[in-house]
Amino acid sequence: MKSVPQISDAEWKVMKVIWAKSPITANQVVERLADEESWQPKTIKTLLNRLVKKKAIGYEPNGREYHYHPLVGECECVNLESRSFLKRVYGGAVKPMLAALIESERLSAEDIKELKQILDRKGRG
Amino acid sequence: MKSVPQISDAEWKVMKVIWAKSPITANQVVERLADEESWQPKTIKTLLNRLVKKKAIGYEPNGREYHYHPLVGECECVNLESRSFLKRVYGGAVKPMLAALIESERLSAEDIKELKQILDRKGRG
DNA sequence: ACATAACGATTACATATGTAATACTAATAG
DNA sequence: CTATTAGTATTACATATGTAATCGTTATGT
Repeated sequence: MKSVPQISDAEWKVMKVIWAKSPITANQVVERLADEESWQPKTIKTLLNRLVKKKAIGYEPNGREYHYHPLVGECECVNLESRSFLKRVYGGAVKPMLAALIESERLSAEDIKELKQILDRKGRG
Repeated sequence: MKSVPQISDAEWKVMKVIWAKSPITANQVVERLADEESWQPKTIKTLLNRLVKKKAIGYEPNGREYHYHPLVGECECVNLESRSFLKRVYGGAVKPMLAALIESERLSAEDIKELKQILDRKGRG
């Protein structure tokens, strides 16, 4: 019954970096995000602090620097978000959600093939 | 380029009621939500006001009561939320999202069949 | 006509979030 | 040894959100 903390939009971007590589220092996170976001380094420090408070990440002091690492798994967070989205937007109805997403999004022939395979496996399983 | 306003979690619940039936009075909204939410009527009035401010809904005065109606379509809002979710959680990658959702959610044989049909149509289209 | 009930409008207040700046502290350059 | 730098910690502040309560006004019962 481990409860995954609420992770905000901005915090997700930081979490992704940490999930991708850890342990990682604050400055390395800043570097990784430099391209995508126009955040001041201080902003990222704030987000790191908040994530620590929420126990989404932890750290090991290493001299005056900290080495951060995730305390919650990406999958758990993704699942939580998915459920929250599903509930909010589709009232929890899975199939209509999937149907709508498939209808409205662009998919290559490849994608379609793969998804059908997944559905097949699911059907047999 | 009509921009759909940000609709919060609590507001979504109100919007759903209004999308389902409109025009609708505040008290009718309260009634409809009585089962699902344990909100004070005042809370719902607040949410209605905020939605009016955001121009998500409008109203016609009718005596001292207002008759509310949506100003934004459910589809637009659903799409917006989907994109936001997709971007936040999957970095915008549609297929992985669908794959993960299909894997992780419960689906009946019926559901699977229907989804495959949708994928087929999509493939041909 | 008056008291009261029933509306919407305004105000309230705590927590979350986006986005930093400033303060404090330890290492490091001279 | 001291001034500066480079980290982290603390503080800041506006807007969003959850969750109402109070104010002002109007319809309505008596």
